[in-house]
This record gives sequence, C-alpha cells and structure tokens, in this order.
Amino acid sequence: MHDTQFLQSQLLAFTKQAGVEWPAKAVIEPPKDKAHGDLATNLALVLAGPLKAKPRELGVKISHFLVTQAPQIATAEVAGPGFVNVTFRPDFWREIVPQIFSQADDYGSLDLGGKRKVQIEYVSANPTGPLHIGHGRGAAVGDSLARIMRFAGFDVDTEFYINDAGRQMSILARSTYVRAMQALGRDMDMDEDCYRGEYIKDIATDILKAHPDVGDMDQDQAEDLCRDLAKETILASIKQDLHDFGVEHRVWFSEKEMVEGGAVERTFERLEKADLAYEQDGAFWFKTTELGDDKDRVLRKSDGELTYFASDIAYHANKYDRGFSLCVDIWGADHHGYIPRMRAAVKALGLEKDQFDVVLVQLVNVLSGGEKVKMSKRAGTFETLADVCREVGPDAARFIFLTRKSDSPLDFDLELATQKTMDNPVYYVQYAHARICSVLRKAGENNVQVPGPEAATPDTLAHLDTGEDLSLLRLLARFPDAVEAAANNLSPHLMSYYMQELANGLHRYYTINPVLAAPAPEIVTARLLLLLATRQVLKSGLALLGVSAPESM
RNA sequence: GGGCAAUUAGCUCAGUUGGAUAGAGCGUUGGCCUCCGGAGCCAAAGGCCACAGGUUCGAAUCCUGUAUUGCCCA
Repeated sequence: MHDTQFLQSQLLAFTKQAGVEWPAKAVIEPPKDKAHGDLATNLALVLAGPLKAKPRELGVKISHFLVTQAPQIATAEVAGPGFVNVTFRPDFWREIVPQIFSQADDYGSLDLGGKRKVQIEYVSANPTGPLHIGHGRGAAVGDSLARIMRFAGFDVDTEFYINDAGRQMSILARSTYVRAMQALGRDMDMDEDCYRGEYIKDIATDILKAHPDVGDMDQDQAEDLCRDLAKETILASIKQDLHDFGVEHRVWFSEKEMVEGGAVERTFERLEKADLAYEQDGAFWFKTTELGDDKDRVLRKSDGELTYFASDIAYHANKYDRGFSLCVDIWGADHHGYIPRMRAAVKALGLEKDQFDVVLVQLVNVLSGGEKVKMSKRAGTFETLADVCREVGPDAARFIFLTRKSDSPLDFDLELATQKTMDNPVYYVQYAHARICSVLRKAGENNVQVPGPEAATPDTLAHLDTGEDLSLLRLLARFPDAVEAAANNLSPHLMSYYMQELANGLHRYYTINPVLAAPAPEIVTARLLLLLATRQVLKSGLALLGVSAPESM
C-alpha cells in the first residue's frame, strides 16, 4: 500500500504528462522474484498500443521519469518484454515504522468501503440442536470477514437469521413432547424424523419441572409449550456457544416474527406488481426464469404452506429496506443450488447484481486418530462446536478454519489442533507475538531502555540496514494490501496466509539478527523499534482473525 | 439424466482476478544453539498446474470439449 500507492501516484504523473488515461489493465505489484526489485509494473506493455510505441522504449522513458522525479526510488529498470522494475531506497521502507506507531491499532485500516452499509448474515442455524463444527467454520469465516470489512472502511452489521417458523420447529416440538411423555412413563414412540440427541431429554426434563401439568394438557397445547421452551433453551445455548467462540451477532432476526407480521404477503404483492408471479395448479409461483434461474419456483404450495424460499425473499427484502447496500450471506456449500434463485429474487426486488453476494463454506471433516469421525445429528453422534472449543480452544479452531479458502473442504484433525507443531499454524503465529513480548521483557531485565515511538527518527532507523531488516519492513508495509485483498475477495483466509508469512519473517529476523545483543546501543534501539512495529501488526492481524495475541505461551 | 464446483510437489493446500524461472507447510535429505524462548531458522531434492484444443505479446488463471471426484436438483 505504502509502496504501491506511492508508485501509482508517480506513474499517474507520467500518464498525465503523456496525455493518456490510466489504462484499466495496468498493474502494479510485487514481482515474484525478489531479484526483480520491490515493485513491477506492466504499464509500458499496456500503453504501447495506444501510444504506438515499442514496449521496451516506452519502458525506458518511464524508468527515466521515475528516477528523475522521485528521490525515494533508487532504481527503475526495464526488463523482459517491457516490465519496469522499481527498487526503493531503504529510507522509504523505514518510514513505515513511525507510520505504524502513529496509526497504532488503525495501521492497515482502509477506506475501501466509503462507509457503505454492509450486512453479513452467517451461521443462521435452525434452533433445533447444538451448533456443530461446520457451523463453527461458518461462524469463523463470517465473523472474521466482518472484522476485516469493518477495518477496510465498510459499515458492517452482523446478523443471525433464526429459522423458527417452519416444519423443523414442529418436529422439535414433537420430539420434546415425546421425550417428556416418556419421562412420565407413557408409552410413546418417536417418529422417524425426530431429533434424538440427549439434549432433547434434558429440555423435556426442564419442561416437566417448570410445568408438571404438561401431561394433562391436550397435545396441541402441550406441543406449543414444548416448541417455545425448546427453542428458547436451544437458542440460548447457541448464543452461549458462539460467545465462547468469540463470535457476536449484532442482530438476531426471527423468521417467525417476520412471517407473522405479514412480510411474506407484502413481498408477494411486490412480485405481482412487478409481473413476476402467477397462480397455477393452486400454487403461487415466482417467475425466476425471467431473472436467470433455470426454472420457476413455488412460493406457496397448493396446500397453502409457504416454502422456505418465500420467507427468504421476504427476509432479504427486509434487509434492503433497512438500508443495506450490500448483503453477504455465508452459506453451507450444500446450498449452492440456491444461489441462482436468490440472485433472481434480489433482482426482482429492484436491486443491482453487485448488491448481493454469497460466500460458500464447505463441509468440515473431523479427523481423530487419522480416521474420519462419522457425524449424524439424528443418531446424536457429531462434533459440536462447544466440544471442539473445549478440546482445542477457540484460537486454534478459529485459525484452522481460516487456513483454507472457505469454498474448499477442510480436514480438521483434533489431535493436530492441540499439537504445538507447524501443522497447527496458530501456534506459529501466536508464538511470533509472544516472542517479541519476551524480548521486550528481557530488555527490562537487562536494563535496556525500550524506546518510545518518538525514538523512531530517520537517524536511528538508519541502523536498520541488513537484508532481514528490509524484508521485515517490506512485510509490514504489505499489511494493508492483505486487508484489501481479503476484503475485496470476501476471503478471510488471505489474512491468515499473510499472518503466517509475517510470522515467518519475524522468526527469521529473530534467528539471524540479535536484538538485545546487537553490536551497538543505537542498533539495539533501532531493532527494538522494528520489533515493536511488528508486534503491532501481528496484534492487529490476529484481531482481524478473532484470535488472541498472547504475551507468553 | 440436467446443474454447480473441484483437479497444482509424495501428502494437505495457496496462487492478489492474464504477467517474468508456478509458491507454502508437512514429509524426505543435509546444516544452524558460549547468544534475546530451538514451540525457531537456513539449504537441497521434489511439477507436463488432470488431458486435448482455442483466445494473445503472454494462460495454472478466460473459452470449448474429454476424464475423474464431490455436492445440488427431479
């Protein structure tokens, strides 16, 4: 960012002088090979056509322009077919240290979003049982994405949509009721589709305690009671699990309340007005084919029951009515078939294509002892989020969830997650932070003054002159780029990759350059300043992942 | 039978939206502790980016087929 932005401004000056617009295909990026300098641009290649010049000759002009106009640039060389490779003077990189100190926790934050109102909806599990590990992954992705986008300048709200209106809730009510009756010694069997987890029995027990007369009520009344209390209990435990996982949704939105408020009917009217709905065979249809879907969808079946899709449309209409200009849904990948119809719905509501996005989260395979753990909710054998948190801790779980792009399946090895090896990168990154803290503690013990931000003057920082100094500085300068990439691509895993690189940079630095035992006091001060800046970025980056930054481990 | 994704080192996976000699961790091999936490660092070996065409200055990346795998739908 630091460097890219600077070079871009210089190159813009060049294009202005040449009398051309900045070409959309022009790119400024760090070259893969470090020998090619700090940054490379293909500007000459892209501009060759419009300016009717040979790429390499244009490259020479650009490099000449850069070297004469910008004292921060040490060299600008033309390479290959016409790339311009730019290398900055060391002073330029050292400026990043005081910049980090002055911005502190805000270093790396951006104004990409322009305070655009964004809603991220995630987890949104049916309140029919505890959250499992797959929900945990969705929670980690959604929460981290929210933090990153907030940091990137979006006005982000987070929301949990409670599916408390459909058939699942009736099954929950029935399951609980049957367990309560069984506890009273009555002979009653569970239906095939009932929930059989132990938690249902616990809830039934609680209900009997609070309402000893439940066995005397008529069944409908009793099931209503069971439904409400079971939902309440389960929702409370879901909230607790998320809280323990470090995830907080700002809004909990009830489907039931929305439906009872007539939102679905109002949505139907809206679709009819837009001539996008029709009645056929006693059912109410939505013409999604006109909006890119492969067939029309039923919103109200001939028996009068509403489909899930019907309330989902109403829900999304509600979201946009609340003023969000972008809604991001985090879904399990098994719902991918749902995307075209949801896009159609959003279009039907009169919104632009880019106002709706879905992040798919693939399933999590739990491995224990190298074997896949079979998960079945109905049999009651599955890894709950709460169990995983207890076994491996929230930090390890969250980090591991973010080590893959969300759309690819993830093997979650329970043993590995608790091991302190490189297979478990959370320790690697946290250790980098703890290691810096340890050096700072050691400085105190050795009566070495830990410098304050005011010590970060060009003269002092000039002692950061080794190759490792400069690579670490470059890494710190890249933090805002990582934020930008993660936010733009809705990909929090990019942040975890950056963090692993940064941690590697720190460990490498630590191994090669002694800090407290540096040859001169000024060098000690300069290196301590560099460590302080690195600690700041590690802390900020970990915060974006929702992982703690321990001072010792 | 249709639809959506995936296929990159022995294994698990990244790849900044089309850039230069394709990266990381694990594993393998070989090095580094009189020194701030070795829970670390360095180096080497390891690749037909599934296959075949196409688009262009340039493709792991885009388009079309084929194969395999996973998921969704009737």
